[in-house]
Amino acid sequence: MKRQRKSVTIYDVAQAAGVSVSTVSRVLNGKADVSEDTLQQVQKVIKELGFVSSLAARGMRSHRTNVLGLIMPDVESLYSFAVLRGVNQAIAQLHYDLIVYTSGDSFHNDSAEKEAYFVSLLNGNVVDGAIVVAPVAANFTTTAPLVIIDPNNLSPECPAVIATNQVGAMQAMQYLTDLGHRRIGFITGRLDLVSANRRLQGYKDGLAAAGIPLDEQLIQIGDYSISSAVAPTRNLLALPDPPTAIFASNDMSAIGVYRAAEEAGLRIPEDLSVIGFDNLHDSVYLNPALTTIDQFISEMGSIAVDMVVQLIKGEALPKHIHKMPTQLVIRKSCRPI
Amino acid sequence: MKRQRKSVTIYDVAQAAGVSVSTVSRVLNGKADVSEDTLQQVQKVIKELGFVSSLAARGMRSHRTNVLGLIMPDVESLYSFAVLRGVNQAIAQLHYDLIVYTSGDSFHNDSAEKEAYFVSLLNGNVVDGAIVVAPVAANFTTTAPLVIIDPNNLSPECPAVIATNQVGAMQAMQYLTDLGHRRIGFITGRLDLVSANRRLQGYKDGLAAAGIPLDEQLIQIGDYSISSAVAPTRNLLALPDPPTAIFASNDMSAIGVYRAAEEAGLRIPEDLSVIGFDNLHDSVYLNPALTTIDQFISEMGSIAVDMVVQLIKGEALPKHIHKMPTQLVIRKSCRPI
DNA sequence: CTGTTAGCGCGTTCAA
DNA sequence: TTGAACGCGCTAACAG
Repeated sequence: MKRQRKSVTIYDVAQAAGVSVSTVSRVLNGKADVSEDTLQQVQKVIKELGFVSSLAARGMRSHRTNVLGLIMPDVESLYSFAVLRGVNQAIAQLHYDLIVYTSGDSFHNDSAEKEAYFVSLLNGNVVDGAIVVAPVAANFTTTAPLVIIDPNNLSPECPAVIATNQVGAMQAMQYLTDLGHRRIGFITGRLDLVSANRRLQGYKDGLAAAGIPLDEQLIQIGDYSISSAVAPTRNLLALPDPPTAIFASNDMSAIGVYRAAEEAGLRIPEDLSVIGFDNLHDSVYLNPALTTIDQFISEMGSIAVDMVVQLIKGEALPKHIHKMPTQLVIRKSCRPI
Repeated sequence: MKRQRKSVTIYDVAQAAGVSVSTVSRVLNGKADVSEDTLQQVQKVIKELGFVSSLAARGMRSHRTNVLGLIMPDVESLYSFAVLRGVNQAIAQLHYDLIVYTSGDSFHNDSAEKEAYFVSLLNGNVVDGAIVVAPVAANFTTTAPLVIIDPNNLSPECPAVIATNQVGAMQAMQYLTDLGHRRIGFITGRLDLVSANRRLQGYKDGLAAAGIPLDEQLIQIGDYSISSAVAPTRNLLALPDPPTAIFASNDMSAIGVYRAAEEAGLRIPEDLSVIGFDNLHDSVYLNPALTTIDQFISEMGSIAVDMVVQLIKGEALPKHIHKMPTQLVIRKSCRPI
């Protein structure tokens, strides 16, 4: 690892190789019209000088950087992590590089500041396109193509990859009712987000499909976090006629349910069945392993990458909105009644 | 979310406001020598046009971007995730933005390609400085300040934040021997990495400190992954005089130990004590919760940020190498013999 | 096949 | 206090 005073430019290379800058540029960009001799010579000099073209200058000039941006509200959650993994995998296949952008923690910057921030990224010719993970506010003007993952409104004006939250929740409910459960508790997610409301709807629809009347007492408010699920679970368990199963709006909440159940001396699944939603990396490590709905978060990331790349190439998108199917993953946290 | 045909430049703003580009530039950079009237006027136009200065152009001109780079070998592991979290937190406090750079998966690009890739980031005036997470090869020439996290050699020529692997391993061993364990199995990490060797050394030193002779049979080779620890654990448990405790080189390996133990019908900690290393996000969700050595991975990220920022400001570093202390975190996977 | 030249969008002199 | 002109490092015409 050496440091040098000044970065070597294309001009330095041209001079050292005894050619013009444009020739060097051609070599750099793999144009065909360069003689074998000069090619060799220039490449040799480039290696010797350790020259690498400036991303900024190149981007500014050619309006093309081969870099994709990923804008996320945070990098704290395993959800973000899953998206990152999927995006990264897709990026690796294509000839693109990845820049992950987050504006620090969400409570520090106000949203106006954030907005300007993202726009500067997109309009700054540093990325060719970007993937935005909701719930980042995404109502700004941009020149680069954008794809939103899990947008926070039902009919986004922008290409998006969305989870089929309601259907997924119904799958969970069907599994539970097929197992014979009739008293099923539900812990909601952050109700300011669409996903949480859709899952709640799926819960209700699942109940209806099984011919079970809705009992409002069985619906408790959470916010997708572990801790937010503990008290709701206690409430549920304290009911005169407590549920035999609890459907947590996401895997994190399910962990909270596990905790509250352990605290109450209940065994899972013997005394209480638990089902989650997300199928995060972690859920398999839980004891007992969590039965959950896989919403293929990483795949959503990969698909979003494919979509922006198509947009960048100027191709038309086969479908503006990609709906990601969900799948029930049966593990060990539920049992028949 | 609107798209506009062409990005609005400083020139457009100047024209619309009836001033020159340099005046707009002054407003943008908060220079004092602008009259109140023009200031107001220009700011109004900027807002109306939704103008944001181009990152690329600005960076190219001023050689300052207020963006930090984080270069990671992968974004798959929870280790990377922990670093990312720490870096992000530190970034949020300072007036810097973060760009996370990874070159896709590691087996796709050869290392030369990677190297060029990283250098282009650093010399491309897109970041002011960078943090490199080993084991990325970091022997390249760069103009921007660099700090390495967990470098893969003992005396890095570059500022670095390093974990005290050997001491941490000794802490684990002392805890185990204090608990009365004499037969302690060890599962190594990836022995091509320095960290794994240091932890192995700590294991041996811990044995020596407790006056326990080294039994080579008790040392099994792993590679830091979950699956790599399963077979070694089986070997250990199949020994004529099996260990009463297993020290896994990292938390992932410890999960492998859990699996193999469950498979063998052994309860943790009743039949087998297990201790890990890292204190990853996950270890607390394991059942039983994993006793481990916290090496403060996120904090390493934060400190690295502080270091690069100082370097960028041209300040001297109080210490070239920051050694991160480790701490024993006692949970529920070990018990006295 | 190769060199010359004109900007890309911005910050920064230097005059006015 | 403001504006004109130059150059950052590079690519893309256009000549030769």
